[in-house]
Amino acid sequence: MIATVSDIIKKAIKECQQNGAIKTEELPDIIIEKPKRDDFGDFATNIAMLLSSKEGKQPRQIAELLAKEIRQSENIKKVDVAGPGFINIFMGDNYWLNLLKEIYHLKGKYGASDIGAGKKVQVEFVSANPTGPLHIGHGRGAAVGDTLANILKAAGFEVTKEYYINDVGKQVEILGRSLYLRYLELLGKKVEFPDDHYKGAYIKDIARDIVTKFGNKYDKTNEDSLPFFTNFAAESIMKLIKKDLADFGIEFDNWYSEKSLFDKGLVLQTIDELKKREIIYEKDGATWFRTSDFGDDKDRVLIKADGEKTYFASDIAYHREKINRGFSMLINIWGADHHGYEGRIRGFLKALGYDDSSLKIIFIQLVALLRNGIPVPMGKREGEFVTLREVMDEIGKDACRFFFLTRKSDAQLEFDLELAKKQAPENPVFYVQYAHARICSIIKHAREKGLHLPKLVPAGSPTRTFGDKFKQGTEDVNIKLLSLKEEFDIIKKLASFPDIVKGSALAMEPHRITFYLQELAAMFHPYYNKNRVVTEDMQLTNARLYLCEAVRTVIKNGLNLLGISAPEEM
RNA sequence: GCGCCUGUAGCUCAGUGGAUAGAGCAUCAGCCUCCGGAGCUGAGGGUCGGAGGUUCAAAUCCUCUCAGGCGCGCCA
Repeated sequence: MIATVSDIIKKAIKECQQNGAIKTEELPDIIIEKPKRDDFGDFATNIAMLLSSKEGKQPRQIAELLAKEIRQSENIKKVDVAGPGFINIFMGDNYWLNLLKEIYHLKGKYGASDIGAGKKVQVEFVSANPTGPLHIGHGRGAAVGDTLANILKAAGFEVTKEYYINDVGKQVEILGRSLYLRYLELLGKKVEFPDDHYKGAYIKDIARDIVTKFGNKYDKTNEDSLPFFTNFAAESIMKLIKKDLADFGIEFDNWYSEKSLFDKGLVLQTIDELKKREIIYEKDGATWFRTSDFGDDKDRVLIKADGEKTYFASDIAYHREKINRGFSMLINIWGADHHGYEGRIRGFLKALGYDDSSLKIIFIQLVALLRNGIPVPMGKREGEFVTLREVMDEIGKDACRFFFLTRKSDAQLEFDLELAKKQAPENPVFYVQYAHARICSIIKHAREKGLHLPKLVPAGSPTRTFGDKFKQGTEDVNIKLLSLKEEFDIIKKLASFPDIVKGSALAMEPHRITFYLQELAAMFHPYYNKNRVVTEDMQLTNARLYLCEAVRTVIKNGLNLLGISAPEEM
C-alpha cells in the first residue's frame, strides 16, 4: 500500500526535477506515514521539509510544487500542504474499494510479500536443556520464535527453525546420575540424593519406566551403567519437550545436537582455527580465547584445566556451523538472563572476520504469572516453577500463545491466567477470535436467508471454474454502496495489514500483529453493533457481506501468523 | 563497580524524529422486540522518571542522573 503511495511521490519528484522546480539530485529516503488525524490525510510525507535546506527554499514552497504534481496521479482525492510543510494525501474512494477485491482474490496470501527476497534466515529458539520439562519462560520464547518465523516466511524469507540440544556436559551428567539414584531407590536401595541433583517428579516417572522395561538389569553398585541413564534421561525428556512443543503448535525444521558437534570434531576444528589466528593462549592450565580483543568484557575459557571443553567452546563451533550452512541472517532467541553471553559470541564472529550484524539476538524478558492480579509464586527449587504444560492445559494453546505476544519481547510480561480464560471482551484473544466467529455467523445467517457468499465471487476470479453454478460476478456486488465513514476506516485498516507484516518482519517484532488484530477487531465490533449487515436491501447486504468477508480474511491471516486458530463458532 | 533491559493515564501496556501522545482494564454515566449482549456508546483521567543537549521538529537520538529487573563462572 505504502509502496504505491511511495511511487506516486517519487514520480512527482521526478517531474519536478525534469521541469527544474527541484534541483537536488540525491534524494533523502521518502518517509510516508499514516497521520493520526483524519484531516491530515490518508498518507503524509515530510519530504519537502527534508529537501528544504538543500534547495534553499521554504518547506511549504517545495511542498506546493510537489503537491501540484501528486494531484495529477490517479486515485487521488485531495492533496494538502499543511503545518510546517507536510504533504497530506487523500486517496480516492475507488482506491480503497478496489482493495476489497484484492483481499478477496488473494485470500490467505493477503499480507504476504517478497521483501525477504528468499534470503535464508535461521531462527534458533527454545533450545532448553533436556534436563526437565519446559517452563513458562520457555513458552514465551517458543511463541515469539515460532511467530517470528511465520512472519518472516510471509515476508518472503526462507526460514529454518532450529532447536539446539545441549546433550553433553555437566548438567546432563547430573541428570543421568539423578535418574540412576531414583532407579536404585525404586529397587529398594537406600541412596543419598545430593542437593544439586534434579529432584523433579518427572525423574521418578522415567525411573519407573526403566524398572518396567528392564527390571533390575542396571542395578549395580558401581556406576558403569551411568551412560545408559544419561542417554535414557535425555532422550525421555526430549520426548516430553517435543510433545509440549507439538501441542503448543510448534514444529522445528531441525534439531541440532551439541553432542554431534563433538562427534564430528567440529569443536576442536573451531578451536584450531582460532589457534591459527593466534588469538588463543594458555593460562592456569586452561585454554583461553582472547575475546576481549573483539569487544568482549574479558577473555573466555574454551578448554578447562581438567581438559573438558566449556559450553562456549561448543557454542562457537555451532555458530560457525550456522554460518557455513549459508544463512544470511541468524536470529537467536534467548532468555534475558543470557544477555551477558552476547559479547563473547559476537567477539567470536568478529574474530573470524564475519559481520556480526547478521546475528540478531532477541532477549525474552521474564514472565510473571498472575491469578486475578495476584502473583503466582515461582520459586526455582523443587520444581516449583510452573510448566508450559500446566498453563496450556489450563487456558488452552490459543490464549497462551496470544498472551505471550501481547508485549514486546524486551518488556517483562504479566500474564493473568484468569483473564486469559475469560470469555469476555476484556480478554484480547477472545475479543479477536470472537470477531472472526461473529462474521462467520453473519455469513451463515445470510445464507439461511438465501444470500450465498459464492455470489461474491468476482467475475473472472481465479476461483471460478467452468460450470460454476454461480452466474453472478463481482458486478453484482456494488461495493460502491459502502459509503459510511466506519466502512472506509475499516478498509483503510485492512489496507495497512501488509505493511504491518512487513514492518513486523523487518523489525523482528511479532507483537505488532497481536496489536493490529486487536485494533481491527475493535473497529469491527462497533461497526456491527451500529449497522445491520443483513437487511432487506439485497444490494447493500451484498456489499457489506463483502466487507465482512475481507475483515474475516485478514483476521484469519493474522491469527495464522500467530499460530492461533480462527474458530467459526465459539 | 561495570554491562543489558525497563520507566508513558489509577493498573497493564502501544507509540520504526513529526502535527492536539493512544489502547485495554479499572472508575463513573448509559444501551438488549433487532445478523451472536460472549457485544456497544459516552465521560473523566498525562510535568512521557528527572536535567541538559542535537534540530525546523524529541516519548523517540546523544550525555548525565534517579528508580526497578537481570547479568558479570575453568556453569549451561
